[in-house]
Amino acid sequence: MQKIKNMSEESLNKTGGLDTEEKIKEAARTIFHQKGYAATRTRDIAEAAGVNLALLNYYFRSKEKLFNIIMSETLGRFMEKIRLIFNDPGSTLEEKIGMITSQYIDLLIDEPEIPLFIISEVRTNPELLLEKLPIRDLIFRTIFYKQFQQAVAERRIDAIHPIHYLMNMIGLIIMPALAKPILQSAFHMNGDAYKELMENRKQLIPRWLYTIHLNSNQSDNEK
Amino acid sequence: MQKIKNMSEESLNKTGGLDTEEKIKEAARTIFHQKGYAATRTRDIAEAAGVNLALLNYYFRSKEKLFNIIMSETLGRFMEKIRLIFNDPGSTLEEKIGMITSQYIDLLIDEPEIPLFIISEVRTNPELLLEKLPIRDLIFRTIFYKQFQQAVAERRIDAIHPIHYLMNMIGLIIMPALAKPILQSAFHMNGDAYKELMENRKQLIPRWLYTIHLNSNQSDNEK
DNA sequence: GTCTATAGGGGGATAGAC
DNA sequence: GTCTATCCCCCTATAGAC
Repeated sequence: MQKIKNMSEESLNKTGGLDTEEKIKEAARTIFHQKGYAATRTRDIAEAAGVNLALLNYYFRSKEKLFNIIMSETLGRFMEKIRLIFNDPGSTLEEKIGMITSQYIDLLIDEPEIPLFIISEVRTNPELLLEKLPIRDLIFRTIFYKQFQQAVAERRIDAIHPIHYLMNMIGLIIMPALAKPILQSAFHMNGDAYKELMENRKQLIPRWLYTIHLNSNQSDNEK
Repeated sequence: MQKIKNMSEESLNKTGGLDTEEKIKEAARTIFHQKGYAATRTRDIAEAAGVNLALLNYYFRSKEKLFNIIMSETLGRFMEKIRLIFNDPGSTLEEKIGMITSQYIDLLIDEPEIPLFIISEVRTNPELLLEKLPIRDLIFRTIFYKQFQQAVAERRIDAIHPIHYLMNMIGLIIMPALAKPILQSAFHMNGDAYKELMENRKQLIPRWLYTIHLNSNQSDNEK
C-alpha cells in the first residue's frame, strides 16, 4: 500500500481520499468520540484507519498526544460557532438565539456524541478547558451578552443569574443528544425519529427561552 | 461464598463501621461514579476500601460483576424516586413537578456525578437499561402522565410530543450537575456557589416548565 | 513511510499460606 | 476471611527491516 502522493495536484491518497495522517485522525476522532479516552484502544484506531499500529506512534508519538489533538480540534470546532454568533454585530438577540439553536442542532444531528465526549473528558481532565479556551470572555465579553443584559433591563425583569440562561440554552439544545442512547434503548427511537425530534426543537427552543427569560408579563420576578 | 451476617450483635467491622463487602461496594460506587468503568482500576477500589485486591475478587468474582451491582443499585435508586412520585395518587400535577425537582436537586447536590455516570455507561452498554427497567411503563402508565394529558386537554394546548416535556424536565434538573466540572474549571465556581445555584433552581424549574408547557396564554400553538 | 516483531508494563484475576 | 505473591493477558510503544 505505497503512498504515491501526487503533489502536483493534491496530497490525497486514492484510498479514502485522505493521506495517512488524516486517516488516522479521522478514525481516532470517531472512536474517541464514541468510547472516550480510557475505553479506546490504539489498535482499534489503527484498524479503523486501515493502517498498522506502528504508524500511529510514528505520526503522533503516543495515544495521549493523539487524543489531545482530537480534543483540541473538537473543542475548537464546538466553541467557534458560539464565538462567531455571539460576536456578530449584524443580528438581534432573537436572531442569535435562533442561529445558535439551529446550527448546533444540525451539528448534533450529525455528531450526537460530541457533548457527552466533551463533558466526560473534561471531568477526568479539567485542565483541558482552561488551557485552551477563555470561556469567560467568550461569553461575558460579547455582543450577545450586552444585548441580553439590555433586553432584561428594558423589560424591567428581575435579574436571575445569567448563568441560568446560558445553561438552559445549552441544556435544552444538547439534552436529546445526551439522551439518545437511552431514547434508542428504552423507546426504540430510530435515527429518523431522533432527527425529527431535533428539527422540532429548532422552533421550540428559541420560543421557550424567550418565554421563560425575556417575557415581562410572566417573568421570573413574580413570586 | 456464604454470607451469614451475624445479626445478633452486628455485621459491622470496627474499621469504618461497615463490613468488608459493604466497604468494597462503597469504595467501588465512589470511584465508578467518578471515573466510569473503563478508567477505574480494581486496585484503586481495593485501596480506597482499605482492603486487599484479592478480597475484591473473593466477594465479587470480577470487576465487571462488581460494576453491574453498583450500576443496578444506582439506576434503581435514581429511578425509584420518579416511580414513587409519578404514581402518588394524593398530589396534583404541579405538586409532583415540585417534588421531582426538589428531591432530585437534593440528590444532585450530594452526588452530582450520577447523571454523567448513567449516561456514559448506558452509551457503552445500552442493554443495562432494557434488562432492568421498564422505562416506558414507568413513564407512560402513571398517574403523572394522566394528569399531564388532562391538563393539556383542559387548556386546549396544541400537543407537542410529551417526550419534550420529560426531556426538558430532566434536562433542566441535571444540566448543572453535568456542567459542574466545566463551571468549576471555567468560572472557578466552588461548592457553595454550585449548591446555591441548585437551590435557586428548585423554585425556577417548576415555574419554567409550567410556563412553556402548560400556559394556554402563550402556548406552543401560537405560530 | 510502512511494515513485522517484540519489548515493557499495567491491570485483572488466582493460588495458596495463614 | 484476609493476606502475599504471582500469573498472564492485553495494550502501548519501539526497534529494526524494507
